Amino acid sequence: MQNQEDSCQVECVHSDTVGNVAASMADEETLFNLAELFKAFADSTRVRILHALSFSELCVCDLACILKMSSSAVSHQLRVLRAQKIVKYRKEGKNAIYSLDDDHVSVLLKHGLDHLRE
Amino acid sequence: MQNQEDSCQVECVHSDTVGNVAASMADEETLFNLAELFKAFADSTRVRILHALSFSELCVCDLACILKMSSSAVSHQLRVLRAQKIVKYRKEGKNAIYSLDDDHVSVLLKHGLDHLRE
DNA sequence: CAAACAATTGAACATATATTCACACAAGAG
DNA sequence: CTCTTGTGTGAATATATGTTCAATTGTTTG
Repeated sequence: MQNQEDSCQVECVHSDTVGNVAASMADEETLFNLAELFKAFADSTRVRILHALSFSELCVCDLACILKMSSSAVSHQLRVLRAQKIVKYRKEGKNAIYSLDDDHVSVLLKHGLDHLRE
Repeated sequence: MQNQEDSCQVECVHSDTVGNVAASMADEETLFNLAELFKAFADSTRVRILHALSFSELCVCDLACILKMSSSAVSHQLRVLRAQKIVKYRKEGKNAIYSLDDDHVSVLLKHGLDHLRE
């Protein structure tokens, strides 16, 4: 069993493959950010928000109606999605109109749904 | 402010759009499962595992070496990935050799990375 | 200006999750 | 059979996360 310090100091089972893969790996920060991105998709409330926005731009109130949730809860989740630049919004009078930020978002949703259908 | 019971009993801001979107939404269960799928990607350890497996199939020990983690921790995360059918494995002697289950997985990883590069 | 409304935010609570540790189990090797 | 090794699992802990409630901001309307 390994620990943090001296893992793999002895040959692993497939030491050459391990070396190659380790060399090919993207840097830690990129993979960390990738996980953060997926975290934003990893909640059923947020998935429902994104799915709704894939049909039309909507204000917070509309989303709250569709999801049957408080606008406070919706707003909290929109904050997470904004932080990852998954949604964008514009102010229109009293309302904040949200929409998906780019195509990658709907593509990710689509591929996720495709994976489920198997 | 709405609550669970009587949300949207009065017209929302864009009641026609709300109606259309609500009618177009996939069922709750599908979206819940989609969120569960993304949850499996929503951890930097699991992202690193999947990224490593995108280069080559690997046994638990190899993964532990590459990630510099205990094989116990890796095994716990592999369990999560197995539950979502994101990885598959075969036994080979004492080793369990893991690999990505299908193309959707690497496609999702790729699109996620594309989103980051913007 | 005051009231109403949409949206946001902070605090608090409950729940979920990742890691560690200890142990169990199976499969060679001696 | 016994020992070692690779892997899986359960319990425990610490941390992260989602929702609710209360309060605040900013905008429109009377």
